Amino acid sequence: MFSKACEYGIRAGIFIANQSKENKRVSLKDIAAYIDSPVAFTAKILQQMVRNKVIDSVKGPHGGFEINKDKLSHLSLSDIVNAIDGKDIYSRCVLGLDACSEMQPCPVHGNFKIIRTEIKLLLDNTKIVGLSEDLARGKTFLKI
Amino acid sequence: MFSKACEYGIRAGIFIANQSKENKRVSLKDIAAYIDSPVAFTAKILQQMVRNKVIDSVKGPHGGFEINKDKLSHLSLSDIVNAIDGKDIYSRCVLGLDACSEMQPCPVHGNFKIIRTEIKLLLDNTKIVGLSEDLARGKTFLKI
DNA sequence: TTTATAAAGGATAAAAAGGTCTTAATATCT
DNA sequence: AGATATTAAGACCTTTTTATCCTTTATAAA
Repeated sequence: MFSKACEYGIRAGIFIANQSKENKRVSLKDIAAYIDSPVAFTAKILQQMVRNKVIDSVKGPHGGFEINKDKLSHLSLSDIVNAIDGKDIYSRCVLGLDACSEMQPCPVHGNFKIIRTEIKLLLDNTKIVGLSEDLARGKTFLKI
Repeated sequence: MFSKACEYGIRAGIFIANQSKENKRVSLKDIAAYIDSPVAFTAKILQQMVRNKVIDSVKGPHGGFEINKDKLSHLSLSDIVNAIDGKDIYSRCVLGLDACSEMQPCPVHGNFKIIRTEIKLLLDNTKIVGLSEDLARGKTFLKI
C-alpha cells in the first residue's frame, strides 16, 4: 500500500506528534530508536517531511524535530502520504494504463473506484493527533 | 496497489480469457502486443501464471496460452494477484510492523481493517470472465 | 568566540523490482 | 527425420528503492 519510506514517515509523524503535544522536541536518534528504523534513511525521510512542511526542525544543541501546535491539530495521514509517496494512490490507474479515465475505463476501474475513494477519505480524515492519543493511551502500539 | 508484474498479469489474464471463450489460443507476441507490455518480461509473468495454474500453455506451432473452459468460469482477480504478488495485501501490516495484530494493533490497524477486507472481497468476487465480457462489449478498454 | 550538538546535503552502496537475451524443450508440419 | 514455430527456463542487465556514510551548515551554550 505504502512505500517503506512512507511507512517510516507515518510512524515517525505519530511519535513526533506524541512528543510535540507535551512540548518535547525529539532528535533523529530518538525517533529512529523509537520507531525502530534505520537512522540515516530516517534522516532523509524527515528532511522530506520538513521540506513539505509536514513537520518542523531546529538545528543545534537541544534541536530536533517537532510539529507546531497549530499545525498539529489539522495534520492528517494524507499530508504525510502526499509528502512522501505523492498522490498516485488516488489517481494512478490500478492496471497502470495511462489512458484510463471515467470516459474510457480500464477493466477494473469501476470495481476499484469506491475503494479508492474510501482510501482517500480515510487518509484525509485520519488526524495524526488522534493516532498519537490512541498510542499514548495504550490502545495502539508502535513498538513491542 | 499492485506491482507492475501483477498489472501486466491481470491485463494478460483478461485478454487470454477473452480469446479462450472463443476457443482461441494466443501467443506471447499477441498478448504483449495487445496489452502493450514488454515481450520478454511478459513471458516471465505468464510462466509464473502457468506454474501457479492460473493459465495453461501449449508449446510448439499453434501453441500459446489459454484458459481451460472449466477454469475460466471460477477464475477471479485474487487468483492472479496471489500468483504474482502473493497475499501480502491482506496480511501485511500497513505500517510494516511485524508484531501488529488484532491484540496489539498498530496506530492505523483499525482504520484500514475495513478497507483491507473490502479489497479482499473485491479480488475474490471479481471474476475474470466478467471483466473480459465487459471488454468484449466495449464497456471497458485495455488499449487506446 | 569557541565548542558541542544536531539537522541538511551530497555521494555512495546494497537490495529489490523491472526488463532483456540466449539456450533448451517440445509440438507440428512437410 | 528434419525444419520450424512456439513456450520454458535461467542468466544477465538496468533502474528504482532502500539504506549508509561523510561533510557542511546552523545554533545554542559555555
